Amino acid sequence: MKVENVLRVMADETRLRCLMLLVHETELCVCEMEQTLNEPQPKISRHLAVLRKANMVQDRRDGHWIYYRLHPQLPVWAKKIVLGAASGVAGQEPFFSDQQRLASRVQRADRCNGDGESQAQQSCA
Amino acid sequence: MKVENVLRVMADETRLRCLMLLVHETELCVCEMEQTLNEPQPKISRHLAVLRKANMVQDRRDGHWIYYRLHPQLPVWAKKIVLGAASGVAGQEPFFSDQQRLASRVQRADRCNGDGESQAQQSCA
DNA sequence: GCAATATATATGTTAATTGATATATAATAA
DNA sequence: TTATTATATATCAATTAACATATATATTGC
Repeated sequence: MKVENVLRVMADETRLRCLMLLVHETELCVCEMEQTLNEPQPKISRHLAVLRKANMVQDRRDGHWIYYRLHPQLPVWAKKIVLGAASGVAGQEPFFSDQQRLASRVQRADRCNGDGESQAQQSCA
Repeated sequence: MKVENVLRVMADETRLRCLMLLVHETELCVCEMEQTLNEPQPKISRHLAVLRKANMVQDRRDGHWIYYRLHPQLPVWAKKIVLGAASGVAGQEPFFSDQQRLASRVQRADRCNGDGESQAQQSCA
């Protein structure tokens, strides 16, 4: 894992918004990020792929849903960079509104039904 | 000062090498960086201009020479990112060799007409 | 004024990145 | 099987960013 690479993948607004969501939230499925950031699905998905290939995030599938989280083996120095970025974006747009939208979202079970326990099926939005 | 911008300007190897030199050294003139990184002068200069315009570094002129340092008003969050990067590159190439070349450099008075053939009366402060 | 040095910028080319759109894949349900 | 949903990937145009090279500017000393 190279420092320039971590910086490069973080240097895109969409990817940074995704990462910043994951700093405060253990785990999010793609449709949650899609709705929180209000961006087209392929855009979110492609940027998540970049983060995944850079080992910044880890994904796991559960039924229809794929959940992303910050990579649990993120090196300490990379965590420092991520947290530095998090303190930099605190209170700044669009990150502030993202946090608010995420905080005020309806329950997962009502939106994506992705509560991590793989139960009944409901539509996402 | 925007986080993505800081990340973007740091995400280039040449700029990161310059910045990493400045983390350990209070102040360096362009020819010192040029020789330490062993890169063409316009390349160094152009990348320093990017860092300068992003307010990551500050420059001051002293005679022929222009000295760069980390910007003294760098926000705390930006310092966190820079220090995170510094801990990430520790012991990694080419940053490790850069540090070694910088540490073992000759005295400043001999440094800025590198081939030894020149008879410049005063060099690099 | 002119020459030399240190540094900056401009130009042309090429490579990488992005977004939008379209399509593909995987899981589940009927 | 087919339909539906969640997510991923492929393609292409537009933009951006890098490099090398050439040239310009600023400072100092003659």
